[in-house]
Amino acid sequence: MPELPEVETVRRTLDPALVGCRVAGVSGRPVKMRLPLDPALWESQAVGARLLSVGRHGKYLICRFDRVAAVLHLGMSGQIKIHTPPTATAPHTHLVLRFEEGRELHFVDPRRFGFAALMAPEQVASFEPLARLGPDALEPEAAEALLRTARRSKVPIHALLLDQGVLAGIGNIYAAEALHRSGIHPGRRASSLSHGRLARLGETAREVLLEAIAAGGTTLSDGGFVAADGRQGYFAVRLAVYDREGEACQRCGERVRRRVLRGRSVYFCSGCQH
DNA sequence: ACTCGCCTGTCG
DNA sequence: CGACAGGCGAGT
Repeated sequence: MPELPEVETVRRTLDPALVGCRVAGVSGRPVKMRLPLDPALWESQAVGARLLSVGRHGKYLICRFDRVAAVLHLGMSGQIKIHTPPTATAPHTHLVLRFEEGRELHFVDPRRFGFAALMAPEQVASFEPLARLGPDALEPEAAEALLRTARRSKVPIHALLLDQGVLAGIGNIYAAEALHRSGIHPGRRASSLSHGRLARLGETAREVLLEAIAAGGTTLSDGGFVAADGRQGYFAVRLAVYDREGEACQRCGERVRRRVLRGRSVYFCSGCQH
């Protein structure tokens, strides 16, 4: 569910609430996720550790404590919430970190496609899920990476944007939006696009991501995404094509279409995307 | 380069 | 009841 703007929104609510705080206790039960979650490991390694920073690369959060580090991914349905007790624990809460300062971090993930992995700080760089990522989509070198890969790739451009090894952070919503804004059809082979159009796509993707961050992310009508402070994002009202099948395109009036490709819904306007 | 599986929940 | 969901990776 969460893409770069949603993860960044979580990061920005986590940072002021918890940086500088020290872990006082851990609870949770072992559970199978994308990577197995082992609260006992957290208990032995994280209790007493002070949180130094919360970083992000693509859709991954990187929490650096003194002595230990954690990499978190929210998968499709993950949420991180800050609570001040007393609070009821929501269903599917797999890990709770209690801080000395009185706040709690709750990691909730019904579908369990996410993970919360603990490791030594020096292991973060070589941690497999992170090591395989391309540059973060907001970094200056991301546009360059897109150009370089697209030039020699026959994949549909939509698939290339979703490939986290090319650039990290774009998911199904923002791929659709960036392609619509730059007037590119999602099915176009990457290598068939001119340098100019690819450069434009890079700029547009960056724009969309920044606007979405400014809006606090996208909370669809199911209310699935909320930040760590419980607030919803309001970028959904600004989506041009995603989740708008059948509506009139704001730019050309044509009906927005949905097509299923590789098991994912792809939204686009055939009137103004070529 | 695609399909499927991993899970639970919601909607039509 | 089936279809579908902001992700990802193991299989062909």
